[in-house]
Amino acid sequence: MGRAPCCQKEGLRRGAWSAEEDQRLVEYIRQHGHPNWRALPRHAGLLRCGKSCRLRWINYLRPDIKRGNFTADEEDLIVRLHQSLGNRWSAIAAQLPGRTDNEIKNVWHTQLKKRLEDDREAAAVAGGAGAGRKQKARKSKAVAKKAADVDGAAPFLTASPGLSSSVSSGVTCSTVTDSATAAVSSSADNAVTTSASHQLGTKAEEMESFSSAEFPPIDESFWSSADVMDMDLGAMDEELSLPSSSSTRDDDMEFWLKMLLEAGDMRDLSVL
DNA sequence: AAACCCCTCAACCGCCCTGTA
DNA sequence: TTACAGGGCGGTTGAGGGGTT
Repeated sequence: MGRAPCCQKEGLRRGAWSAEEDQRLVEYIRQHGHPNWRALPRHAGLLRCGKSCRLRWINYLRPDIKRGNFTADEEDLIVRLHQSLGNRWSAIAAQLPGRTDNEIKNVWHTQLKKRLEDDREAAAVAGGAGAGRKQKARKSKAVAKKAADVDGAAPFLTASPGLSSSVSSGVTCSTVTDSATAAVSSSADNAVTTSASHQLGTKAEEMESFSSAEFPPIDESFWSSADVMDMDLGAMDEELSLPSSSSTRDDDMEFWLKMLLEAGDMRDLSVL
């Protein structure tokens, strides 16, 4: 196609977003929505590319984003969906409310993919639990660390005291459930990694209880001045004069997901 | 204590798809 | 029908931070 880049690079900021930029973006979208991403930064007084603004909003600032570690159920779903859909992260994300394609992609590349590879390796080499054990030990520590500072990932969001506390309480990492452990695979190796992930994960119910209504303020002045916290995604879209989230596309997605999962059930899912 | 290694994840890049004039 | 604009998606990168040696 050979399209020109979406934005002039000169004079535009790149890299990490500052709290002030986040706030500007959030406030602008709250007031005007985002009918035109390309024009948005200009109108909002941001020295950013429209794409960059969109990405920041979608992956980070949207009020319905679920932060914190993935539960075992979520990870399991991702693995299954990936088997069916491949690297169609947006399609996978559509089945995980509050999760972004970017986040899922990251989790896949950093954790799940490796786990599956390890499982295959372990299956191929009988009693081959030695290789990669060190790495797993390291990983579980890293994972525990991640669990500990879940609220440290968002400079702007952490600026709000409400968020930190809510996130860490909503995504508590101390819950280890036997039922969840039982849900996992047969290989010992897998059990190791899965129990590690459970230590940071939460039960699905806990995640569900982390509703948008409880979602903490991104910025106190912003959220306190709006009823955004009471909105679900659909309501938010309505408020912003956006198309409903229950679009035809989602319906299609659900249809194909169902088809693929049904097909998947007929296959040998031993890798799980 | 310090150097090195590894992991995580936010952000960018470039291509593709879709809608519109 | 075609060209273009805008949005979306998947791949990739690099900074930062924690763990290991």
